Amino acid sequence: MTEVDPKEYEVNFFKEEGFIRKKCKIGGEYFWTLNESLDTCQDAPCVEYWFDKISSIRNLSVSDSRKIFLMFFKKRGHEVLRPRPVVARWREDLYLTIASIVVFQPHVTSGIVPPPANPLVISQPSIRLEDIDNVGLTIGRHLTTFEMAAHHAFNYPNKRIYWKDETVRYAFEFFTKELRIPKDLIVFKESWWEGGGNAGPCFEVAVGGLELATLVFMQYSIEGKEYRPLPLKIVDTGYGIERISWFTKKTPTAFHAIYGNLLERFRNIIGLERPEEEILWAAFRAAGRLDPESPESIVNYYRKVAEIGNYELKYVKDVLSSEAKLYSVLDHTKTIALMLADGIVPSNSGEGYLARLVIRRALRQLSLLGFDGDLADLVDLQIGYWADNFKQLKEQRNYIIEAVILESKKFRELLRKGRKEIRKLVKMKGSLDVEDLVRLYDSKGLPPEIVAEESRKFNVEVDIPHNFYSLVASRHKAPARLKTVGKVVKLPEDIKKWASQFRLTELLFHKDPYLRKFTAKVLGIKDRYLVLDSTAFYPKGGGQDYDKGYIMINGRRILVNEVYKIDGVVVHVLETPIDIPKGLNVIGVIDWYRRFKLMRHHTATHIILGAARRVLGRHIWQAGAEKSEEKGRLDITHHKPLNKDDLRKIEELANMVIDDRREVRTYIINRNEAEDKYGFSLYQGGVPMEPRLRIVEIKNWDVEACFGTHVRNTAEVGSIKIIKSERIQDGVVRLEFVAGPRVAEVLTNAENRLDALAKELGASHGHELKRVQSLKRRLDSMEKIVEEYRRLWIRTLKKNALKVGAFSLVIFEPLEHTSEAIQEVLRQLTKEDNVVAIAVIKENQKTRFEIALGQGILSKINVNRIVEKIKEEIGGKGGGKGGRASILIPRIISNDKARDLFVNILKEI
RNA sequence: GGGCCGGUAGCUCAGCCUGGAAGAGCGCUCGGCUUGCACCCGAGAGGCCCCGGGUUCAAAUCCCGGCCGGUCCA
Repeated sequence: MTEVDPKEYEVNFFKEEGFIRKKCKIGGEYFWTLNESLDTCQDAPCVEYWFDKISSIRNLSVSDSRKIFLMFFKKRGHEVLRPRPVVARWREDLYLTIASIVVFQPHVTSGIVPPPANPLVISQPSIRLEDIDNVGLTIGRHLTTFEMAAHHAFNYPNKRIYWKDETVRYAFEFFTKELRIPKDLIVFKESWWEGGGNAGPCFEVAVGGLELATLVFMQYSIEGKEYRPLPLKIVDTGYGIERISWFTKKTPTAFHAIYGNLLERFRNIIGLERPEEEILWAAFRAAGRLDPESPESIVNYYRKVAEIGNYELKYVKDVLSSEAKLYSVLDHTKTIALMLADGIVPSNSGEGYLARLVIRRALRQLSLLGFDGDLADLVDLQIGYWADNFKQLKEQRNYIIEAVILESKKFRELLRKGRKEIRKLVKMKGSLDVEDLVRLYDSKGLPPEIVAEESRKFNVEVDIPHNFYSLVASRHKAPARLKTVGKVVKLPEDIKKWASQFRLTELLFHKDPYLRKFTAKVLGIKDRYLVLDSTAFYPKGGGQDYDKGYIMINGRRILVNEVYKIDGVVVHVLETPIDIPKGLNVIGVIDWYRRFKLMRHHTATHIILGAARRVLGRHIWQAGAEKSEEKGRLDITHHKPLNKDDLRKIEELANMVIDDRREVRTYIINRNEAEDKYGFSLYQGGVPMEPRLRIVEIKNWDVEACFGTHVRNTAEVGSIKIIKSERIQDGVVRLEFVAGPRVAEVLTNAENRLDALAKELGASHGHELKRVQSLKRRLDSMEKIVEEYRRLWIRTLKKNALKVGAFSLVIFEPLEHTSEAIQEVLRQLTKEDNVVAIAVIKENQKTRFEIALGQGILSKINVNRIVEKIKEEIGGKGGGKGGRASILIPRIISNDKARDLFVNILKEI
């Protein structure tokens, strides 16, 4: 933490109430308290947990805690906001919602879009995976999934809502009045918060060893090493709903408070013995001081637990590490359910990988607990347990279960193959080192614990280094980059710069997508690049290709070849450079035939997406799309390849929507209103940074924020034919389709290809298949005949062999020049022991000798001696090994000469 | 997105480092043994060694590019 001005933490409320500022004797941080004798900050790891001793008459479940929190702030003028998905669809730089503030970044925090309400209160389910290894061990301090309850106030320069003083008052009032915590036990610890390029002072509110809330005052942007005051000052608070529940329930672990009876159900299903309450309370006492990052601290923790309860150390370790696994399974299964419910498809990259990661960690913990049942059953219990809190779980249950089953199957398969690999490695090497462990995990996905377990079966002990996962990470030098929108505009840099000076182009195609001809004023022309004050030419973007057409200047037509948009300015790329004075009016005409096809393909994309979501499930999201004149392409997220039946259903449904003649409306509305009304499935093709969104709505079918041009009614699409579907990545399926007149064109093309094939085969229509089958049969029999002849020929060759000393020399010019055939003949000839077989192959003014020796004479002759002799006699390059060699002579050698050559060589040997 | 691993018979894989006759086990077909089945014994069929290029007299093997699959990512 950098040096912070203590004034940042001076709050009127503290003065009024008589709070005093003290310094923690352990951690050294300053904190505010009403209790003069307090000398520690009351936060882990400076003190142990002791909040169980604080008398409080409340006993709040997670759901009660949330309700109380929201109500408290609602009564104090805050509007209650519905929670957002745990998948941050509106963020380009983040996969998961890691905090409530993420909901408002970057559009609200940067000042572009006003907040949906001000002040507001929200309880946002959040997922953080960076501490996934510590879940369970710390008995509840770390969770991958938690609800961050927050009251936010956005203070604009001309509109103040509330700031530090009010925030602290609210927190204090909430804790003392709602949770009925004695005033003098609440500690406000001074701290500093930084994240997402912003920073500010904060108070961490801790009671009895447990941090219950953080009150952040976002007021700086970090630029390089400097902090610059932000115009927008944001109250960003975070109250841990699960911690509040734990605090009031006073259970030995947070998991007992969060999951209630589900914990014992999981325990029974997994078959883990229930430990005595005392050891858990001993753990509770010691866990506050536990630093999970330090192996010594973990050892000390176990020692302390043993000491408190007078247990044997090994017993403590066994019980608590099993408990930790049970707790992380509880935590992970909830996370899995929430992630999948919001439509993540497990895969090997992006957010899909994060889902796979959590699923695999859960499977691993279960396997280490010796559980051989189905993870999906446990996830299903979570769905039931949380169904009233998160209705998306119930709605998406089928998909969630199916995805978990599929992932479990993949992991089992991976382990099965992996175990074989481990066995092989252990047998070969006799031991495994760290390098092996890292390699097995990194490239095969085999967790070190599983490797150790497997190799133990062969009495090979493996040491798993404490820093194993950072070793793996160090092999990945390049940091994992997050999703980015690829806005590739093919224009020279100087043109981009030049274009951005103009005012925004009026987009006529948005007002009227059917406009074909327009008049506009020239704002600038440079070389072949033209900027107008308004245009009907659609620039490449939103997956839709640009329009083509021409510009009329003084009765001359100049083709428009490409169109791009730079920061709201449309740049027309002309066929040739021209010189036109600024301010001149020109007529633009777009290639309507092309445009109309693009429009139809674009609307078709929306129709198909809607159909796919209905046929396959709500986890279907657009992962990319492109519409050209020829075809449309839509990539969707899905966990398995589509079968014929899926495709047929999607196509049928899509065509049904066309036949339905549904209205396609485009309109601009307020962003907050749009999100509220239609949800985040609006953002299929990226997230525009605009306060107002252009919405394309196909009535009762599909609503998306979209920049493209669309037909007015689905009937205009004509018809849709899906021409191809392929899995392009793990978790992504690509659909290719045509619409309108392209359907007939594609079919005509297919017909033409079939015609050409029929003609080539000499078959009449409809008999192509039979013809190919009979040709195949004929080819087979021909091959057999060739084989017969080859055998016959070999027999003749053998008969005509020359006797040279002990050897039998067969020298021949092969009839077939394929190397397989030559090798086959040589193989047959050298089945007899004393044979020296030579194939003489002449081509391209070169002669190649393929030499093969019979088994029985291998000990007498070295093929390379023959090769050397040939080199001496007539030159050439070559060599060989065993009974085979080949040599190439760069000229034609007659058969007679070759025979004499080999006869002489064999005589000499 | 990036790193790493892999692609050889229907399946599971060996061979690749160190270039020179394409292999094993299972499965399949036929035959033997057997009342029949299983086991066992014998014989056989089955390969664009992922694709393209390069190096070389010679590439499954070495090099480059691509495609496909797997896996991991502080």
